[in-house]
Amino acid sequence: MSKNMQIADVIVDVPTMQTNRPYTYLIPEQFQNDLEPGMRVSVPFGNGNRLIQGFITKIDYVKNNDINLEKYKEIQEILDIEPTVNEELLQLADWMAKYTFAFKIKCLQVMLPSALKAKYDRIFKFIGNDKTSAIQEIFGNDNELVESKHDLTPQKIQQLLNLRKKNLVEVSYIVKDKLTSKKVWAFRPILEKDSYQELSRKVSKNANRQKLLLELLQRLDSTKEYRQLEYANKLNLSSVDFKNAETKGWISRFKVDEYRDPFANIEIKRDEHKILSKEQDEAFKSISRDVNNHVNSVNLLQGVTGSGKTEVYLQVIDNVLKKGQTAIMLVPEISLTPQMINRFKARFGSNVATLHSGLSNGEKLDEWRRIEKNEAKVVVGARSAIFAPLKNIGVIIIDEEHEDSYKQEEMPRYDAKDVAIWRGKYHHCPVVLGSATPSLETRARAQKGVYKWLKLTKRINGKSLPKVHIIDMKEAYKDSPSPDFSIELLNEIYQTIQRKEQVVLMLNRRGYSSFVMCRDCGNVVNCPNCDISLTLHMDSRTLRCHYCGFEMSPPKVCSVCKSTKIRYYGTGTQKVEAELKKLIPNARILRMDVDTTRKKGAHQKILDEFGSQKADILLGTQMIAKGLDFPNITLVGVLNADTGLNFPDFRASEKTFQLLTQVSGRAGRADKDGNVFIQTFNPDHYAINLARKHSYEEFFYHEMKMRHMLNYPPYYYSYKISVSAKNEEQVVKRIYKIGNELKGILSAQAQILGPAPQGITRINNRYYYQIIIKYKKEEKLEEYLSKLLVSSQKFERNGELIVIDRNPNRFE
DNA sequence: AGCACGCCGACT
DNA sequence: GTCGGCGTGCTC
Repeated sequence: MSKNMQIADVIVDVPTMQTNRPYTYLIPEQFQNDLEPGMRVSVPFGNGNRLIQGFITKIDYVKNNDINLEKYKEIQEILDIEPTVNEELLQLADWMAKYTFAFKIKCLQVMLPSALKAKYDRIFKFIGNDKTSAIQEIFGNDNELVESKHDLTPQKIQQLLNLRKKNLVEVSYIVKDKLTSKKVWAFRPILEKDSYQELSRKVSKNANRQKLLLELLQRLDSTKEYRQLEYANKLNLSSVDFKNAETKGWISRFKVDEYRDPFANIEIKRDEHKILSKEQDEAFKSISRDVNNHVNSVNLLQGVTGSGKTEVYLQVIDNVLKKGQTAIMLVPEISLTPQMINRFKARFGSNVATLHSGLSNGEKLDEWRRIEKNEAKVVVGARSAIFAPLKNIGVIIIDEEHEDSYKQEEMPRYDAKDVAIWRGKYHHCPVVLGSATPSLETRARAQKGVYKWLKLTKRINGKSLPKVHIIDMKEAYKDSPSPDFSIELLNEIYQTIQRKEQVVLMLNRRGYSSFVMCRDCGNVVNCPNCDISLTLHMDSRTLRCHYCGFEMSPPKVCSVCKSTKIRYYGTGTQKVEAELKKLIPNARILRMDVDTTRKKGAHQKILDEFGSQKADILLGTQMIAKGLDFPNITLVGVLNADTGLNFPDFRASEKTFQLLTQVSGRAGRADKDGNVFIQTFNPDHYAINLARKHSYEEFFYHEMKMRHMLNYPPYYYSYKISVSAKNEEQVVKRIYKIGNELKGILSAQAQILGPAPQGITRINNRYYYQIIIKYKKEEKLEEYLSKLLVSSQKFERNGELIVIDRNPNRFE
């Protein structure tokens, strides 16, 4: 007798061993027809049959005698009632694994809230007859030890594993499902409003609590559910009062999932549509047309700071919601402030779900489930929110699209923009990339007509952009009381504070690795082969090129002006703060950098303090360039515009231009005019000069020329392959082997930079080496890299890590 | 991770 | 001629 039965392809999560191929398992009788692709299961794996988590990707029907089914094991347990990953996300994981050279399991895991990631536990069971003293010491009076409960040291685990070999201990594995969400009491009014009124009159005079509750019930909506705790707190009632009300038949009570969303039931004043300017309206209509017609377009919305991009987003999303569709809005993590989230909640109410690092794992899971259950239709979040399990998406918006935080810097190394475009195709909906200073890649595609190009050229307050002054520090430092401040900037700070207005000072520390510069002429030592500045390595006291490996000792005399005033460069915020206190003793200064913002919420706290005028000066690193929009800021100072420029990377000018433009936009947001002072040793550099003129377009053309000359993106695609290990010799051997193999398969049009040591060659006692590939079209490259990914597994055992990074943010 | 397989040196 | 070291490969 043969009968139909099911088998399933499963992508398994084997610690330290990954493959991109699924494993086939039998679906046991009791689960037949219960399983679907996208569900999580636990399956036995390997010789020890340890249980691990896996995702079902495919289900097949077979006759139980048609093929040799003996080689398959059975699925052990189902971890979901419904698929955790839907069909779309399964396909997306497939594509992502191939595109970013990642293991599929990592792609699936990155899409889900971390609370859904399996935790494994081991149980050690004593199965011998008598405990020796050594065994007694480990087990005590128990016969069973659970790894996560009895804090077992690695030594103890080693002993236990040895005992297993002697058949004295048995080990079993379990997959812990962390899918436990808190339940809380909720209630619903079940009587008519009149009845409550009547009851309220009838209850005895001193039954104050009952009266309070009945008055509340008159106001509530009997079609809605309410959290008991919330109203108990508000009216100073206890749970007993609600329980009594239930027994009297006034309300019904039940338990609901506790959504830990801190904003869930806060009533936020609704925010209304603002009237769009002509430019805004054109952008809105163009995007909405594509929403309505299900056109999968990619749009660059290029708008100067303060031009009202956000209002366009909000109205586009509103239109999407009215059509019964959903929307994703990505913003950089740093701008996901409560104010920003409130703006969305004010417009769309409880339709909004937010996903960001400020939430606990439980809160993230709750938000994720609200999205999955269609309870939230607008998702606002940082990078990983691009995987929000929304159905029927009408628009995907990525604000500040030039930010590099949209690219994940660990496996899977996906770019949220690529994922957005993939999902846009899947849902036949437009994707909007917004920025005042688009990345060259995006802007170039708009130029070529690959993306639609929408422009907002005017500020909505009608004010012109702030006036930017460049200060040549080569001259200014000579007659200044401080090496970090020019007299001009000091005067300006002083006067601004006198007017009771606020100052933002930015210390640009991008690329903290030091460089060497001539104090007299500003010349920085460049690599003879690569036209890029050399980096000072203090460990070896040499200057190195991170592109080609060139190396030299620091010069004693400047090659341009023959001066001997050669300085090693680097400044800190603490030093500047101390100096500022000396120069302007009565100024109230807030410092914002990695040190002062390490604690959770500290970033917001500093901004709040500054916003409520508790300080005159906000001094910080790049992070102050974003997420602050305070009307009283009228002066912005950049202390050292150069450090970013001397960063040995092909994007150095682009990043500097973007940063200067962005920080300049902080000045004069409301009715007051703003001023910007930029101190620099390179007053003639185009990135600085064009930022002064607020001329993104000129910058774009100039930078594109440079990129073209040097065969950099966007003219070429790129890969970075890096190898690291504790043993430098091992790393060098591997990277050269890869380099040689690449030379064998690449065409003459492709270019290889390196192998060369990475910017900071040794980090945490690991040595890093890399190869950059620049190419236009290489037939064999993807196949080679896929193989490299698979083989990288076995090198990992020797502590050798290989990373393949498609379109890396940086080459250094 | 854990186990099998297999090639080479040291040993009964 | 055999035992066992660990480098290598595989896990449905």
